[in-house]
Amino acid sequence: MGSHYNGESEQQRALDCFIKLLRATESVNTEVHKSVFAEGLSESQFGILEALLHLGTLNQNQIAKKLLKSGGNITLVIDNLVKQGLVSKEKRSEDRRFYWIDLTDKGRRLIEHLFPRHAENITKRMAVLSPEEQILLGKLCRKLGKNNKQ
Amino acid sequence: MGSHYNGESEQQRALDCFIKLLRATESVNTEVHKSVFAEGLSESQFGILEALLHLGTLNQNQIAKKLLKSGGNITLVIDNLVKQGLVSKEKRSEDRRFYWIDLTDKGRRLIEHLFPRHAENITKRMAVLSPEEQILLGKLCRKLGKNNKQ
DNA sequence: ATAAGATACTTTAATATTAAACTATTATAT
DNA sequence: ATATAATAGTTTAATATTAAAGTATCTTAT
Repeated sequence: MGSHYNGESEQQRALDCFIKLLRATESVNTEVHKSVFAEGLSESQFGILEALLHLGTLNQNQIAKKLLKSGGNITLVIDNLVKQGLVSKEKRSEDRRFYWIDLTDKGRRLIEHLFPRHAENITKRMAVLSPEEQILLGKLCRKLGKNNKQ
Repeated sequence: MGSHYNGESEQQRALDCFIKLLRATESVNTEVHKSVFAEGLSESQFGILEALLHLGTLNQNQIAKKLLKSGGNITLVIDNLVKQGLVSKEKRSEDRRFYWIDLTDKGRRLIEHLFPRHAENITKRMAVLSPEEQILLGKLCRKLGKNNKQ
């Protein structure tokens, strides 16, 4: 059992864990968003409406950072939400570089209707794991998610 | 501490675990594919080359199922790989509904060069977790990934 | 005061992704 | 035999996504 064997075994374990992580996340995420898709919203559109509901008025830069997406992407998704009458986009006099994005009444009604159902979907799906397992999974993900390159 | 409180607490735990899972997966996946992007390949293109390397000649339907993507998507990504001269696409006489996809010499050289580096990247990144933690994470993901709707 | 740099957003070009409607080919039921 | 169904792949229209190059606005250094 030399170092070569151990190296291969370590790699096998890492690849196996990695692929399971990808597949599980993909599966849960797709299933959880079904009720969102059924309402004609994309995952990105829903993400922006949700951020506006919980954080209030935001500019596009804040939204891009919150959702970890590029600025160009946010421009497009916001414009599609504006076309659907779900959010408003306006420049204010303070600093004319910013656009301020907010929910319209229609957008607020929609996300207030959708979010509780979404949270329930997540809760039901995660209930495959016990409370302790969920806490453990969260801790492992937090450790893994930390970007510790030196 | 009535059932309402417990319901909220259960939901909080589930949402917290869910968001950590999404973020960690996104972070690891993006970082791990950096050397792939640096070679001018997309994640999907790399996925197809990898499948062909490990499984041999496949038709588009098999590739779609393996990568959990739609048929239309596979048509496009394969055509882009054909344009780059990395895979071949041919109909055979047996059943003329199928296109058979295989690595070209150029494609094989590329993926044989890239895959070991990719596996190393995954191994390095997953090494944030101990071997035991990786095994545990894999088990939790496997349990979670199972689509048990009744 | 003004030039240089930073910040916010847009546009473009390329790839990805899906659903739905489509064509072509093969299998099956009568 | 032939109509019907199933299977493999394509096309289209819509949305997403990024990087890179561009515009507009504000801040800072001199």
